[in-house]
Amino acid sequence: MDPTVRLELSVDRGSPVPLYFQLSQQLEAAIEHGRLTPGSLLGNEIELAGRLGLSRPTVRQAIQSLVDKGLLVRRRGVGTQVVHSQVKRPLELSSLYDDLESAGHRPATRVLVNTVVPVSPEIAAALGVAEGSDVHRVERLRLAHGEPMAYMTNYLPLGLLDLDTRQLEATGLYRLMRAAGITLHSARQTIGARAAGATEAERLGEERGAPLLTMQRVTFDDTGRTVEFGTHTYRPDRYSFEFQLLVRS
Amino acid sequence: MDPTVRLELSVDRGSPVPLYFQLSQQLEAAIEHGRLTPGSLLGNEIELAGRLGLSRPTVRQAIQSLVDKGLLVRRRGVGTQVVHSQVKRPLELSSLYDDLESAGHRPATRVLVNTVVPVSPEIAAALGVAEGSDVHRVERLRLAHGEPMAYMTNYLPLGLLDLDTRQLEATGLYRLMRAAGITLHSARQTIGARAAGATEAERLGEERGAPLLTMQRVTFDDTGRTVEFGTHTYRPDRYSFEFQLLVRS
DNA sequence: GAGTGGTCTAGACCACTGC
DNA sequence: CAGTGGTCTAGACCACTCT
Repeated sequence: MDPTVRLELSVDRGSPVPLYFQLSQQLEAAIEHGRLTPGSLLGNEIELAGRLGLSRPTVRQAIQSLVDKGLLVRRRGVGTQVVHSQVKRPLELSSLYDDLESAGHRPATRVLVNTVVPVSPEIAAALGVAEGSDVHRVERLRLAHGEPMAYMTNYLPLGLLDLDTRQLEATGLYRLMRAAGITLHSARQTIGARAAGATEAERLGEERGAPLLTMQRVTFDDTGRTVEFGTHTYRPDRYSFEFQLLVRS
Repeated sequence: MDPTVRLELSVDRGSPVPLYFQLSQQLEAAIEHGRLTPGSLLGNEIELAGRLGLSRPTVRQAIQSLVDKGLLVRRRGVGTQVVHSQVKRPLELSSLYDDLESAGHRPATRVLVNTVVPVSPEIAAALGVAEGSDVHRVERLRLAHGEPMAYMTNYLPLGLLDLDTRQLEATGLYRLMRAAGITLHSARQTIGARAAGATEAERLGEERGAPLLTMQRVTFDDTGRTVEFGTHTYRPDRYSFEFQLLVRS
């Protein structure tokens, strides 16, 4: 009647991969593949440390990272358990392109505008650049299965990034930024809805007045620079936002 | 030319509050009140530990919690800096009621349905209960400034919670669940849009065909139980989802 | 080379849970 | 009461960044 699971775990001290990370990856894989079933107890930290030849703080660090991901729950006096919840995917700062690709949708992008323009006061405020200065302006139509799905307008400060139209059509904006050495840190998003105007209806192959899903986003890198402002519209019959939230404890 | 900030920090060893938590709260308050300005360096961990009479791991634990919140950035060989970004509010598992209240909107709730019904197959699957079993069904209209803003239908397993109509009108569902000793853990959300049907248009004081913002949510507690399934519609001219995402590193 | 954070150890005591 | 996680210490060595 002991629900504690005995897993085969091992660490490689010759590897440059941190020991706690090796352990957390093995535990995550065991959960993923069902070798650690929901509700099962992990075995206490001291015994686990002894079995692996690690110190307790190292084992705790591994476990803590999975608690932060929402995969495990710790209870004082009880133990550490695998969470039951059906879906494990956490909320990430992801791009539409990545979302579509991982869903197997073969996204395509049509770059309609790729230019440098003087900013409007609103965009200047959002990007944190001086009014009247120049910024990149990119407008893209995203298609899935050949059908228009999203119309995206983005503004970026000059000098951060080469915005090559061919690259923009081959991948997503976030991927280009990461490839340019920008470390993304956080983004502020607003998701809403409105009726389509005549122009935006036509862009997405919709009727005027049709409901559109909208998203505005400002993205920051880890130095605090604003690296991107975007305002996107989606056809709600073809796209919705889906994510998992964790409670901050 | 030293950008390192010298803060007045202290810890109380007699307090039951953990030392790392005392420190992280003081640092967070210092950032909040501008005593630690964006971009400023925090001073190295060893010196900080010595100054406070703490060990380095304890200081690291305090700093790490703020890094996880997105307030600080660590760079090896450089130091720990306060992030620049304008908005600091992180994404939380929040309730509409709390959102409105903190925005000063004086939310009101009208409970239209509060009953127990046999579940449909779809709801049974979402809630993880047996088909044909009974569940709570609650329908609420949320108003702000006396105007309808959201129409919310929620299903809850029996036995978790007393669903008193008066309490439901006085506060939010999440708050009632927490008060009942349920520890919320995570939620899976889908946000989309669609045109209003005749019935839902009338509920929200809209025209048929008007764009609606929609949200479906399944909420889990820390034992893995599904504690709630909800499907909500919002008037997009009166509500939108706003949140900050952090990159998972 | 000097200084920073990243990782790791081998202990310790406490608070809470369940029997 | 025994067993669990929560917190804390005082060191150590390494990898990386900047000058």
